[in-house]
Amino acid sequence: MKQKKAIINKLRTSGLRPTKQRILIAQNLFEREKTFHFTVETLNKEINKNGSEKVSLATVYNTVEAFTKAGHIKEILTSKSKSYFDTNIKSHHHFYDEDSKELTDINYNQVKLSKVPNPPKGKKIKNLEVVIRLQK
Amino acid sequence: MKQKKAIINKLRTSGLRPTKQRILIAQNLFEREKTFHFTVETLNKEINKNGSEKVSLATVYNTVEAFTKAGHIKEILTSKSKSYFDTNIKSHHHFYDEDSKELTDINYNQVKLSKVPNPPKGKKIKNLEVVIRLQK
DNA sequence: TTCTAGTTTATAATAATTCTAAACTACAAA
DNA sequence: TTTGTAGTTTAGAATTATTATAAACTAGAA
Ligand SMILES: [Mn+2]
Ligand SMILES: [Mn+2]
Ligand SMILES: [Zn+2]
Ligand SMILES: [Zn+2]
Repeated sequence: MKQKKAIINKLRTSGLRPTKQRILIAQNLFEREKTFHFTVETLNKEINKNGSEKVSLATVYNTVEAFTKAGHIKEILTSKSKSYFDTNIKSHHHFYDEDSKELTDINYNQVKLSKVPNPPKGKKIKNLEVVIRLQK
Repeated sequence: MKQKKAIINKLRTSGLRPTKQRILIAQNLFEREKTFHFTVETLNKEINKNGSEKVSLATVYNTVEAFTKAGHIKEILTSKSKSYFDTNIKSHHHFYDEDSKELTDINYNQVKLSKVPNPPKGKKIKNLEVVIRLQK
């Protein structure tokens, strides 16, 4: 509620019309204290829980895609069956707890890759973020 | 064809009956010179290409699951839309080419993780295999 | 040879995601 | 202010990898 102007601006400068659905989702995602790791399913529940405005599941999918393309959130490749997203767009690593299916941030400097192979010619490394799988 | 006995034994000692379907798939997977990275789709094509014996897709799925549980192949978490498997069951890293969707092995000692965070209490690290995404 | 648990198979079901096309809306321009 | 239109939302259908179902088949112990 506090920085609605800023959010509208964020949307506009990404070429996204500030519709009430996008503003609602953006507020939910970007006005948090802590990093939020989510799936479309969890975000959809979150958005539609307090009976007020209903946002369709299709719109949640569309918005998550639009925000990802705009670089406001990023996708974490973790699970084979479901896509995970992250409001922390800085390069960083994760623990993934396979029991609870929860992601936790690891600071980038908490993992040190002291040796990395050269990519095949003609290709470059897109990213080097590590997901460390946890179990009991 | 050469070590059919060995393959039958491998199946038996895993508690898997050596059916003709499993033997065929095991021969295809385990009598290769080089590591094979595959999806169920590619393996199914491979198995069913030379008109001889037909193996149903359901059986390919069942067999891949059985071989994974037995530890004869392992799953690589790479793509969100499709499961990848690997005949190289040693701990090792991969390049994943997002254009061609191909996996390439990286020797375990080609990547050095000199600093790794401690897992949260009560949890342990299941594995530490890195997938390095490539792009043009 | 017989019996049965294990296996194969066609097919249906599931579930995340994407597509479609009609209704709606932000907003630039008149 | 009104209008025109491209962009957006939406319900529902389609897609696609995978898993479940249940009937027919078979390996192999007895
Ligand atoms: Mn999917
Ligand atoms: Mn799936
Ligand atoms: Zn994160
Ligand atoms: Zn490999």
